[in-house]
Amino acid sequence: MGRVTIRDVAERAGVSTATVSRALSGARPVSPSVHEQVTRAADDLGYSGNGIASALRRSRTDTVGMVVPSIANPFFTALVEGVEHALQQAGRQLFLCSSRSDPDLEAQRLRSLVARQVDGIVISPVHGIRSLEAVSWAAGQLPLVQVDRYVAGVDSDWVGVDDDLALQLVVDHLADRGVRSAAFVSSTLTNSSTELRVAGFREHTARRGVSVDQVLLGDYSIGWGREAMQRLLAAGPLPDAVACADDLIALGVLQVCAEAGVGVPGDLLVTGFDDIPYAALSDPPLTTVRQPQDDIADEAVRLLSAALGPDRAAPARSALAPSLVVRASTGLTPSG
Amino acid sequence: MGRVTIRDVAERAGVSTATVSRALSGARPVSPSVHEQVTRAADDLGYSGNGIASALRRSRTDTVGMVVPSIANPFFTALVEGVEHALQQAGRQLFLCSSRSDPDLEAQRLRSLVARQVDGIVISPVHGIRSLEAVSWAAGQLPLVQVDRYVAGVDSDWVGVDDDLALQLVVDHLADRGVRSAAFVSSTLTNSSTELRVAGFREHTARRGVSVDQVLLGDYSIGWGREAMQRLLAAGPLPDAVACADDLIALGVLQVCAEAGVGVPGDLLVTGFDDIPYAALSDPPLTTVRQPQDDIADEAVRLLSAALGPDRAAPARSALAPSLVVRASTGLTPSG
DNA sequence: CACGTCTTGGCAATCGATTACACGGATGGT
DNA sequence: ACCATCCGTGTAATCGATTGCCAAGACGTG
Repeated sequence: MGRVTIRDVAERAGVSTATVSRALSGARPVSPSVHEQVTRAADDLGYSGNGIASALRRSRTDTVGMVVPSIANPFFTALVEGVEHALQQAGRQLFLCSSRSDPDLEAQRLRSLVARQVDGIVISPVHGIRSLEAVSWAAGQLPLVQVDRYVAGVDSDWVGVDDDLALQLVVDHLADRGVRSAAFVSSTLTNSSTELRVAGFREHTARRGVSVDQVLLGDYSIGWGREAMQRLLAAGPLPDAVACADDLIALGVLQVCAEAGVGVPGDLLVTGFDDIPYAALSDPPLTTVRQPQDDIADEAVRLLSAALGPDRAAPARSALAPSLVVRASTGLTPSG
Repeated sequence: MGRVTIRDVAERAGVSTATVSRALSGARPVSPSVHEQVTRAADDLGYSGNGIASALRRSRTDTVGMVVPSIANPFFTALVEGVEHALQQAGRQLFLCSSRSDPDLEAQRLRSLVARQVDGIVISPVHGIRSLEAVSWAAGQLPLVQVDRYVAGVDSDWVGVDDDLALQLVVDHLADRGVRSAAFVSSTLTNSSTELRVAGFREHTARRGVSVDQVLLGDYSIGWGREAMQRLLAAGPLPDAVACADDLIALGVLQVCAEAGVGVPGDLLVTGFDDIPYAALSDPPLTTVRQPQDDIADEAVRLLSAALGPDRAAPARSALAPSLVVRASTGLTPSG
């Protein structure tokens, strides 16, 4: 097994371990002939180094941890891919954890990441209040960037989408389509995004004179979307539109509409949030808010890299602008 | 920052570092009073240990690496979640990497994981031939389990689905529906799954007297599904059915059918493979092969744990049985 | 009381790579 | 020809936790 150490390489090359280290890492120049000998010896032995020992000595792992509520949600999947890509450019590796939307599990993951000496952490916290303790603690230990959602009161950077603007786009679009009443289906999680989306929905519907039928809170899943729509059906006359706090919920809503014979967009308009790849494939295709995921990922890594540097700047908060993607679920006629 | 070491704790508790280590890890019993003092000191200082130093000394990281071709593909997402869950039960953490279907990137990830001293690796290799060198090397360094796909010639365990049985289910189902000709849309990747699926398609269509219209090879993506269907449309009269090597391809195919006015299942039957969550949500819902992902994940972790033990058994290969999920895309009438 | 056993805790070596410091030899300037 | 630099290399300390070995005390037994 992988038991060849720098000492073996040094011996075979006839030099000291210091020289091997320098030849392979380039930390300081070595003579060409020695460099040649060392690399050959390393190749011959199949030396691959011991990252653990290296990390211990340098007190850097070139690794960042990322904690997301769910890997299965395509929005986070895209975010993760973006972050991994950006990190790779910077020569770092990603340590991915799922908190499964559970604050306790999230706290455990954070402890584990800190114990493993990651250089920094990117997190999309589960809960606005119950995540506070663990996230602040972690932020005190090492550089930390919150993405998408954030918990208030943590001294850290944040990057995400402008949720208020997003809801403005949605509500204006619905109102322009003649919607007079609307329901909102969201999550019970009291985190920033969720709350800002609900608040934005209320604010902009009020502004446009759209009456708020119901606000239903569950979780970010297809299953909850189904259940919410069933409740709306059971509750009596439907509103003109159902806006959803993410695409998974909206897909569940659409599914139940299809099963119940509710025509979309004929009888009801439906909107989502995130623009996951499957939003374009549903029946009907879903009008939704597109998040600039790659930009969010890039910015998160940029902020983290900055935080890894020597000087600590004041926490940055960047809210990137979303855009509205209009599809058939709000009345665009099926293209022929 | 997190600079409190075991020495600080020892000092504060008035004992040696050895005692602190033993009190906190429970490696050997300590007297109740000392245990109390140590835990209190650790709490007071917010000690969280240095996993790197610990890993170096114990030469175990309690971490396993996983390399998948894509995080965005829901099939792998589900597999990753399953593996993470199973590992967590065993007190280990997951180091996730995406190879982006690129053998070179895959090799780099494997080197990196080995250098980081993960205890073992779970990999779904990209390519049947071009992944061989890196995967064999890694398998020589530490315990390794292949999942879903495998490269032949590597001395390692494998766990995945019985692809031949899967295609038998699909072809029998189509033939039972009266299909006389069919096309197959798959990937150019010459890995085990892909090849076994194509081979299974040819074998079972032959057995059932279904003529093979075309076999189109691209990659596992919605985009390729779209392109393949466009080619079929351009090529002339459509076959009775299009079978796809994964659900993403099938979703792309369905999308183009909808755009082109091809009725599914009226004019054409379509099947997928994997049963990702979105397969039930498409228009029409997709008939597909369900993979027992959680079982695959559990089995992979079980095999890895076994391989981490002292004695090395012969490489195991377990092919789990898939099942067919029949939905509207092969003629089930829309439920009313 | 003497001796063996068991428990608890400390000392110091150890894991493998990095790097501060030192040293010898070559080079260049005056 | 002499001294100051500079370059390449080696020696050994270091990162922080774990653990083999040993010693001191507690306890039990004959």
